[in-house]
Amino acid sequence: MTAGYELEDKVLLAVDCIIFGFDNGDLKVLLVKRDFEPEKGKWSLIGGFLKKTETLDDAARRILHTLTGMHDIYMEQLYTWSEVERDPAERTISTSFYAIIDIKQHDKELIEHHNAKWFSLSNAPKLIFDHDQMLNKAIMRLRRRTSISPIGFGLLPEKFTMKQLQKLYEAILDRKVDKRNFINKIKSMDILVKLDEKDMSSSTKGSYLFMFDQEKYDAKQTKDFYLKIS
Amino acid sequence: MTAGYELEDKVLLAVDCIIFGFDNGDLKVLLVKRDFEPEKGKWSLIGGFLKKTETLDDAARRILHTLTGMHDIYMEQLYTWSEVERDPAERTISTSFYAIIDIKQHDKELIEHHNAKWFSLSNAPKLIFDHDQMLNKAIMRLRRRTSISPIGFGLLPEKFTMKQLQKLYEAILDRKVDKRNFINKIKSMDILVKLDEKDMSSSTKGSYLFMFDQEKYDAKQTKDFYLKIS
DNA sequence: TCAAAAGTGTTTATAATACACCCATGG
DNA sequence: CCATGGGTGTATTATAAACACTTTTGA
Repeated sequence: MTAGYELEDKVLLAVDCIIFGFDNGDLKVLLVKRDFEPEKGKWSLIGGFLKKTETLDDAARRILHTLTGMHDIYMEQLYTWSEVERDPAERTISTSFYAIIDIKQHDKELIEHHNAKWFSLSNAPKLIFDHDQMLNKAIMRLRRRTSISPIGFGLLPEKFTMKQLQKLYEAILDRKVDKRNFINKIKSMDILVKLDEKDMSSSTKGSYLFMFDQEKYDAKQTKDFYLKIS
Repeated sequence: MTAGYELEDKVLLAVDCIIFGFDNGDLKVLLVKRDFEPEKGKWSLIGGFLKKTETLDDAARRILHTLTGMHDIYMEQLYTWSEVERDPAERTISTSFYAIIDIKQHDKELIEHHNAKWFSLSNAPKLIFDHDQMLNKAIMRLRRRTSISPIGFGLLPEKFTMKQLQKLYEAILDRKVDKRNFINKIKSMDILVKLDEKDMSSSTKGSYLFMFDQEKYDAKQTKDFYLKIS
C-alpha cells in the first residue's frame, strides 16, 4: 500500500497551554519567560512542539510538566491557530489547550520552576505571537463553560465555604453575583455536602464548610445539566 | 536571529470539511469517494492537506472548492484530531471544519463533481479513519449552535415559508417542535420580514413567504442574542 | 363539500431576578 | 455592646411549554 502523501508540505505543530489559577479570589494565568529564540526573554504561554509519537493531549501534558512541574492537569482543547506569519521564525501551527486549577494545591510543584509565574488577568504582560488572542479566547470559553455547567473539583481546597465558591464564580465571570441567589442555585444543584465543621478564619460567627459530593457530581455531569448564575 | 526549532518533528496537517446540507426537510452530509491510497474507493469527508503558504481556513476553502466546486462557504473550525494511528499511512493531524448550506443553491456547482454525494445522516456509510467521530462532533456542535442562536441566511431560498424554516430546525435538532411556539419565538426575534406573496405549492390556502432582514439579523448577532426552541 | 395545510392566543409551569433583615461571636 | 461577616426567604418577572380550533380554497 503506497500513500499519495509524498508531495505534501510538513509543518511544525506547536501546543500552547493556558493555565488559569484561582487563589484567594483572584483569577490568574501562568506564563513563562521564553528561553529560546525567537522572542527569547519575553513572556509567553506554556508551549512546545508536538512529537511524532504522541497525541496533542499527550504533548500538552508533557510540555506543561516539563516547564512547570505540574502533572495530572486535565486540559481541554481550545482552538488551532494557523496564521501564516504567526511565528516569524518558521511556519508553525499551534493548538491551544486550557485548564483551571487551584493555585495553592500546585504551588509546591511550581516553586522550583522559576521561569513560570502567575499573573493576574488584569495586569498580565503583553505576550508573544498570537498568545494574547489565545488567552482571550480561553477566557471567553471559560466564562461560557462556567455559566452553563458547574465548576469541577480541584479548584478549591477539599473543604471550602460558600463564600469561597462564590468568589471563584465571581472571579471567572468577572462580576458580582447575588449571595442569596447564588446559594439557592448551588443548593438546588445538590452536589455539595455540608459539613458540621466551621471555618473560623474570617469571621467571629464562623462559616460552614462544604465538600463536593463526587458521586452526585458525576451523575449530573453525564446529563445535560446546567447552571446559570444570576 | 536563529530559531531553536531545528530538532523538532514536522508532521502532515490535514483539513477535513463536514458540509451539512438541507433540502426538503432532510439533513444531509456531503461525502466523497477517496481516489488515493490508503482507503482508496471508500467514503470520506472532504479532505486534503495544508500547504505552507495558507491558513487552515484557506486550506479548507481550497479543498472544498477543488473537490466539489463549491465556493463562498463559511466554515467554522471544529476540532483538531491527533491520535497517533489515525491515518495508518503516515503521521497526520487533522483539523476539521463544518458548515451548513442549502443544497438547492449549490446543486449546479456539484453536478460535475461526480465524486461527491449527499447522504442523509441516517444512512451515511461508514467513513474512513476517525471521520465518523468528526461527523458526530459536528452534529453535536451544530445542534447546540442551532438551539442557542438563530440560523443564518443561505440555508433556505431567499423567500421561504414558516413551515420550511421549522422543518430546518426540526432536521437539525432531530425532533419535532410545536408550530405555535416556534412561530411565536421566531416572531419575537424580529429578524424576518413577512412578504405579501404567498407560496401556493403546498396548499390550497397558500402560505406567506418570509425573508431574513439582514440588518436586524446582523445587529442581533453581535449581541448575546439567543434562541431556544421548545 | 370536504380534505389538507395555514394561521392564530391563552394558560400554566418553571426559572431568573431583585431585594433586606436577623444572627452569632470575639474583641 | 458593637462591628463584622454569616445566614436565610419571598415576591416579581420573564421565559418556556402545553395545548385546539378556525380559515381558506382547489379539486
